[in-house]
Amino acid sequence: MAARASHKTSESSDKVSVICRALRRAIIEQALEPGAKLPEDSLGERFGVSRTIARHALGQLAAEGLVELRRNRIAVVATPSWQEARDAFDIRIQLEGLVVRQLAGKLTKSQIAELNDHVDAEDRTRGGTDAVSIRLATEFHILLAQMTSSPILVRYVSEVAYRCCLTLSLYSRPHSTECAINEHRAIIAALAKGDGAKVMDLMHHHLDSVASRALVAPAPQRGRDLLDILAPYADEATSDRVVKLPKVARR
Amino acid sequence: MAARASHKTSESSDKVSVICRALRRAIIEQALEPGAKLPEDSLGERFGVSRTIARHALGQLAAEGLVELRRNRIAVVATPSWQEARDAFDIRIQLEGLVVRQLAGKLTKSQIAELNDHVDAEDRTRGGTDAVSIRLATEFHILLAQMTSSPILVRYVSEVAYRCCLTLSLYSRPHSTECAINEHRAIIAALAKGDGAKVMDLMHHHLDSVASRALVAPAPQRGRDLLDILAPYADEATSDRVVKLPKVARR
DNA sequence: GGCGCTCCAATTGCATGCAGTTTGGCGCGC
DNA sequence: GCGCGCCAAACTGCATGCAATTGGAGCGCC
Repeated sequence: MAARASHKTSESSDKVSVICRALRRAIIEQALEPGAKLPEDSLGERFGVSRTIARHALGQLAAEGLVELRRNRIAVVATPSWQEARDAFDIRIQLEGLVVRQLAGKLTKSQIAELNDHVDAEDRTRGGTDAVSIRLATEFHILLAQMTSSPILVRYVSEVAYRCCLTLSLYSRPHSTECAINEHRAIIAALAKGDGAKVMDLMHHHLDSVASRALVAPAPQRGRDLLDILAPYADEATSDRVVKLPKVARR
Repeated sequence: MAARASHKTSESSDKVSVICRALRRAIIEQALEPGAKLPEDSLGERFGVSRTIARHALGQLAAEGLVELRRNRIAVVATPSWQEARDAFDIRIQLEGLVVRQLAGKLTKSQIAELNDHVDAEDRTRGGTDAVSIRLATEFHILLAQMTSSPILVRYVSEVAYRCCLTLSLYSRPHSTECAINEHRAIIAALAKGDGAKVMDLMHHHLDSVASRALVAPAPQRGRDLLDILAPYADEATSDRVVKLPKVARR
């Protein structure tokens, strides 16, 4: 039936969005870790486009919070602070709460089937790499959001879900995905039953447990941005025991 | 105190974001109405930059949903369909619900003073133009969001609030801002008192009334995109009473 | 008058070029 | 050995140029 035109807002389908999608996926699958450098040249070369286009793509990703752009500096995959990661998960919990509240009892049979199929796919990758299971788990949440048929909600949930993926490689320890899959199934069941309160509770706890596994330590030892790490010591800068800091070995 | 570096995510402070801010403001004040054309050349000339930069800015605004970008076509200020406008308001109501729930009873005295100052400013513009009062009213909501100190929430609330402004010029009739101001005051009072349920209710009704005044008619006569208008008739395309349509007078 | 056609100005899509900034490594003095 | 400064390579910021596409005016034909 020729879905005319498709999205009219963003993601036109030009080369820019191709690059965006590729990078998003690379990030979500942790092929690109936080802090990874993204020089315009290399991107352009890799995707067969000029720097102009690569640059534009980086701009879009920066707007989504996946990439950090600092003037005259190489773009890098975003490295959220622990605070920012916490924020992302908090907002995510609330947003997805809205999603399931809106969806409870409203799903058609075919939608429920689609969700179950997706979780089956998650199940099948249990032996596979982490990369794929993380991606599928994330896509499950995006799939839910899409069923609200609210484009805005879809966008926000996607964005914040991607950001949360980012933090996984930063602060989390290798985790088992099994419980997540079971929780996904439980959520589908509650949605089908139309138990709004139950499903909100389930989603809340599901994301909460993901968050608590993802954000194990508030003190990221490999955390970057020295300036932030040193902030607590700044007040004592005038003390007599000043540690002589060299230019600061930024890397 | 030199607020070091500022936002590290988007809005670097380069020429691109200057243009973005200018356009956002022009849109919010309805100097640029939905559908207004935004040729890269003109923008570049107007802001003293090259097309490259203007283009980049348009890309950012498109990502925020304020601008529509279609391949090989002049960018235009977004013209949300009634459906999309409804969606924006729905999400906005929910997002701002999250904001006030989080804020109830948690505001400091100085924050409350800041809010009151803002509403005073709104009050003072009662005689002024609509443009300014709409902007101030919107900024009140963004100010609230900022007090959550959740950058993500701030961004989403801002975005969706801007989008709602867009629909004002499309579907709304000239309105009085007085009640809005009173409602703002009531919200502040309830926030100060820490009555979470009450303030969520107030905010909900406040935005609901704004929405119902903004979205008076589901049938935008000046709505563009003829194809959408004609969609309901599409099924009868094979009927014998076919209205002979010319190529479609797109403007 | 309405309809279709052609052609041209306007506009976008994209690559490239140049200037300015940052990075990191090398050598020099201590 | 260690720190410091300098320099070249790498990279970004941005403007400009060229090809491709669009849309609309003009014009002939029915």
